[in-house]
Amino acid sequence: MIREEIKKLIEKSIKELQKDKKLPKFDIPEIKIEHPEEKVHGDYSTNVAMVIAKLVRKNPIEIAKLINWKLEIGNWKFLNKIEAVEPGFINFFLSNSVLTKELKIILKEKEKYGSSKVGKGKTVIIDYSSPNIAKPFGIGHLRSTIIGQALYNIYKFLGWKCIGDNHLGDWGTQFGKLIVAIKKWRMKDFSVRELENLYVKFHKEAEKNPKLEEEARREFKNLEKGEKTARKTWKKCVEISLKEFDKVYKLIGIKIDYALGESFYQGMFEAVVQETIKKEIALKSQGALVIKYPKDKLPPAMLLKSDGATTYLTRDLATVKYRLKKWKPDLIIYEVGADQKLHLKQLFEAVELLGWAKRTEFFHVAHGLYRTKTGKFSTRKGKTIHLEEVLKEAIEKTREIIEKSETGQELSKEEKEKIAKIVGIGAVKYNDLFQHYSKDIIFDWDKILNLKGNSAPYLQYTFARCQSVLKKAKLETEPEKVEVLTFNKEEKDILREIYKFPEIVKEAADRFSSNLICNFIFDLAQKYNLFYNLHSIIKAQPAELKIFRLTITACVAQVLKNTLNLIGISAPEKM
RNA sequence: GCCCUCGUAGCUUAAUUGGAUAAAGCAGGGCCCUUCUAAGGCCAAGAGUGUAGGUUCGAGUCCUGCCGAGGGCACCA
Repeated sequence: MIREEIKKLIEKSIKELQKDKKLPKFDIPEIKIEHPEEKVHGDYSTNVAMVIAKLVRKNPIEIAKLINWKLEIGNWKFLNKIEAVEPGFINFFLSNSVLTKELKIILKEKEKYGSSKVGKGKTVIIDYSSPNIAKPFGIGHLRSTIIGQALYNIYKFLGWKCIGDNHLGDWGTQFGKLIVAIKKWRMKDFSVRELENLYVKFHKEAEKNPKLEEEARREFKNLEKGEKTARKTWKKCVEISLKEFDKVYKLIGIKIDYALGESFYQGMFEAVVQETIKKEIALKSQGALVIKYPKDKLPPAMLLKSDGATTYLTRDLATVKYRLKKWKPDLIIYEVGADQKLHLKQLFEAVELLGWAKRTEFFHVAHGLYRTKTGKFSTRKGKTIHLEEVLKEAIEKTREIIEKSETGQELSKEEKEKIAKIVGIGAVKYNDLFQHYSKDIIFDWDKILNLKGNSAPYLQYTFARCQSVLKKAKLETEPEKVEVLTFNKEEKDILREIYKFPEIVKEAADRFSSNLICNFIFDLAQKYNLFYNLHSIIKAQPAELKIFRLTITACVAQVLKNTLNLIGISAPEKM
């Protein structure tokens, strides 16, 4: 990778300068290389000179010039120019030949372009989606599902062994509540919708009659003890819900390796509890068993309720134990809402206290929550928006646009239907991915159904446009034939962007940020569309120029496709 | 009350985790299909980053106070 080579060059130059006594002895600081925002500052730039200047108390620009001088007498075929500028940056300009070479690499590696083997031998478990049984699949769970899946794809692309686990909320007092409700209101047969209504009704009643909560806890306790009717009702709820979830997953094209769920760990709760007592991490408090953190670093966390029933901490601890043993992961990513920050902190800290995690890193991708303009969605109060409803609306709106669009006229009925589906769903997904995960999203029908500008349809459209051009050109792009070494501004802008893709993928993984990939690809698509509007491709003369422009088109299409793949959005040939 | 996030154009967000002139999209205004997909492109207008200080060669990014929004704080998950 070019970035690494530049880094090595700089390091070498500094060492040589130290040897020549032009620079005093010091430990070479971490060399940060970035892409300058302004094109006039080159393709890469570093601030080492300024960092060193601080270290040795000298003028930054002088140090920069010194390093620059050393660099310039070095050997660097891939660069066109190196410069040292105020206040002390060193800028690197890539040569045209290295930019063209990247196109050849893209055409050669195709769907593998951007992938790498840096994760080889490493395992990551990604805990995502994790809807609660007996509740409908709300818009809130979409974030975890979509972002989690994108992270899964990204890590896999980088050579990691990935294990996706859908940690279903299929155990807990909520079932006690349902069992009470089902008994009380004599339900025999029910759907997920009705279960949701029951849940809401229960909470409404419980406000007037607090005894219901107690009853629910008793029922959950019964369930944990294995009482027959409780067990039967629970099972039924789980089955109905799973069926419903499968429908949703299928619709949005999500496949999760495992769906073990909280109930899977039932047999392990006792052992976990015993271990915490033995290691003197947990103690009795007001009849319950809680973990007290040293120096009150964190608030105490409950392991067992006063009636002896488990809590979600018990279940999460058991889950960690199981995962560590079964998969020996290097990293576990929890793609879970920000409202669980404290809980997961408590969990990670408990794991630390138990001494389980010797070599495993834990990370909580605490995504912001969907909110209404007035507040939070609440299942308890029945204030939710169902995902299916959102998807249906999105597909419907897409249909309307297809009917009105120019390109839509040439499509068959089946094609239109297919496109409406992938574009509509893509738009909803992209809405979750393009902004940083930590931000709350205010639910707004207009925004989530946005089909232009920075959106999935824009990218999909650009891809379809490339495909259309390539098809009409009736010419295979052959990497060897690309010999053009002078570019116009728009061509160069594309070339100066496209090679960043492999770097972006790595960064997205490091920072758990799918939005970086979205930023990158939107930028690239914009640059391509500008180029497309200004320059003729198929009619370009001479022949080499035509081939060159077609190659750019093929490369942009390839990178668009690879990116959309990573974020789980389909790339249509036509739209 | 305590703890944790977040405050950037009218709206929704970027900003390579301390770098160079804060970047886009949407909405609104003007323009571009006798050329390959106009779900596209161009131009103009629009903020100095909630607020007051501080650290730094350099702050949207770090520190402190204040204001505002959201989340969490033992028997929901």
